[in-house]
Amino acid sequence: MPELPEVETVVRDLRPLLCGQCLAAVRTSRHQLRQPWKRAWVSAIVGKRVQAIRRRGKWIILDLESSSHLLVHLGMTGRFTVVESKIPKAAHTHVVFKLNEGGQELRFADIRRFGSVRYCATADELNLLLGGKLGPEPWEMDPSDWSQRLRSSRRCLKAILLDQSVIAGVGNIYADESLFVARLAPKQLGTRTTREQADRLLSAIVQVLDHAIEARGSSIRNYVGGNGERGEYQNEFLAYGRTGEPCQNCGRAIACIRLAGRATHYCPHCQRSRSQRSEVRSQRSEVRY
DNA sequence: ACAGGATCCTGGGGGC
DNA sequence: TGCCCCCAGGATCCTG
Repeated sequence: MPELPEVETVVRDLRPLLCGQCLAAVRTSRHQLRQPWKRAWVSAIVGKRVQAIRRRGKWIILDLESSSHLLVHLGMTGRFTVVESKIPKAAHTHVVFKLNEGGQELRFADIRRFGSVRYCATADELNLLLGGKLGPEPWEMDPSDWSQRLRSSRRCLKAILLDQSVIAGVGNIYADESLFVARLAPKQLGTRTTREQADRLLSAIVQVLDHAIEARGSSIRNYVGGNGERGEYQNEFLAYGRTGEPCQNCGRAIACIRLAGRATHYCPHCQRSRSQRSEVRSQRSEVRY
C-alpha cells in the first residue's frame, strides 16, 4: 500500500534512471485506469525529456520539457519501475514509456487499477489538480497551524490523518503507527486535542515517516521501489497488522476496530483518550473507597 | 458545511 | 481440491 515513504522511495530510485532521458514512445494497454488515458497525450509526450522527478503527498510528478508534467498515483497496488525492454511485461502493465538510452522502459503496472497516470500540458493544469486538495507535507507543517486544523475538526484523529487536504502523504499504515507513537486514541475527536497532543502527534508522524523512508517503505503485498526492490519497514510495525499481539509498551493485546471505513490498530491501554483515562480513575477511586 | 458511507478493482485467504 | 465469499484501502462521489 504505497503511502508517502513508499512513493518517496520510488522517486529516489527512479531519479538517476530517468533524469535527462527522453521518452521515445508510449504504449498503453486496453484496460483503462481510474483516469482514462487520452490518445492525444502520446504525441504530446513522445520526444520530451524528463527534467526532474519529485513527490507531492502520494503523487509522483515527472517534470518534462516545456513545462509539462506526468502525474502518477500508485493507488493500492501500483508499480512504477524502470526495467530492461527485453524483460517480458508483468501482468497488469498498463502504460509503458520507452526510454531513448540504455534499452530500458519505464513501466506502470497496477493489479487493482486504483492508480492513475495522466499528462498535464502546463504547470497551471498540474496545480489545479494537486494544489487545492493537498495539505502541507508533514515536514513543512506549521505546528500551530496543525493544532488549529485538528481542533477545528469534529472528526476523529484517525479520519483527520487520512484526509490528504489536511496533511499530505499519510495513509492507513502510518496513521496507525503515528498515533501509537504519540500514544493518542484513534477515536479521539479533533476538537478535544490539546496543543501538547497536537505537537506530540506531528513529531510522531515525522519520526515514523523518516524511519520508514530509511527502510525503503513497507512491502505488504505488491509494493516495490522504482528499482524493483522491496521495503523493510513492515518488520518494524508497532501497531498496524499486529492485532492480538502484545503492545511493546505495556504487553496488553493490540486491538483492531473500524474507523473512517478503515481497519485501525491501536493499544487500548496506552492510547486512551482523556475521557477514558478519567473514567478509569473514577472507577479506581470507587474501588478504593 | 460537514461527516460518514459506497464505489471502483483483483488476488489471496478462510470456511465449508 | 474447488468453490464462494469477504477483505485489503486511496481517492472520489453520494447521501443524510
